[in-house]
Amino acid sequence: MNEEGACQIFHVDEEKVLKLKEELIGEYKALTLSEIFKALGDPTRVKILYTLMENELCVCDIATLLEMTVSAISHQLRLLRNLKLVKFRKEGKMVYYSLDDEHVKKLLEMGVEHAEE
Amino acid sequence: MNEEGACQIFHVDEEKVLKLKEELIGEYKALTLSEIFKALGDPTRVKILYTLMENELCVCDIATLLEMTVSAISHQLRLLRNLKLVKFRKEGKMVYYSLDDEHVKKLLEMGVEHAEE
DNA sequence: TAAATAGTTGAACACTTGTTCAAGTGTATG
DNA sequence: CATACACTTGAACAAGTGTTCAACTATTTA
Repeated sequence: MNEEGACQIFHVDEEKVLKLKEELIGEYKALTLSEIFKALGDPTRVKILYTLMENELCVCDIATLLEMTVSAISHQLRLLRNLKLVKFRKEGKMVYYSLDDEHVKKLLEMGVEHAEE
Repeated sequence: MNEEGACQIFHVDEEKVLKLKEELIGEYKALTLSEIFKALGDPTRVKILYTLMENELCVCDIATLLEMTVSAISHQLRLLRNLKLVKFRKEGKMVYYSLDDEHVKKLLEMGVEHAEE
């Protein structure tokens, strides 16, 4: 009697199973959450966001600072934009980027905390 | 007069350049930080960590709950272990996993906050 | 001691991702 | 109007990732 190939000890505790199944994170929520973290899960994007923590910068400025091509930075900024991690403002030819909200900043700071322990 | 192919407006403001270059996040720090976020940047791992937020569970329990193979879960747990996001405790044949510290929990909660806004 | 159980591991595979390159916007300048 | 500039975009490609499968270890049970 062992459905799903589950371990035996587990199925003895039916109450535990039901409780955990209910508390389980939904498929969509898990996906949304992972997409946000995935966006922070690349060195280039971490550098971009870190640079934008205290300053509003144009694409070219970021590219120069990180010693990367404008194209590469632009691609990454689009990804960050789509996830509402950064916002932008146009001024003539220039496009100025900045962090979209305080959550991003806090997430980065919290990541540093974990890394430094 | 335009080194590195940088935009023209930028190089006018020398003070700004120097200040930002100094504040720039280091290569190693950016990599470490991105590795932590990358670990959280996968739906399966988000589900695993979410499940472990309130409970200590064995590999088989997690696999059953998430309806995935024990092998797949074990592979992901190793990754999370290496990054000190989860810890484990052996008890006979069983291996019980739990979150390694409060930072992980806070990171997840903060991610949810951003996702829900 | 043999079989069953819980978990780990390495190789293989399809799939995803980050950068580059070339071509394309749109705005300002001569 | 033509050129230069700031930036965006799509295609292409190498490098990386997540799951499966089969083989493995270690502990318990018959």
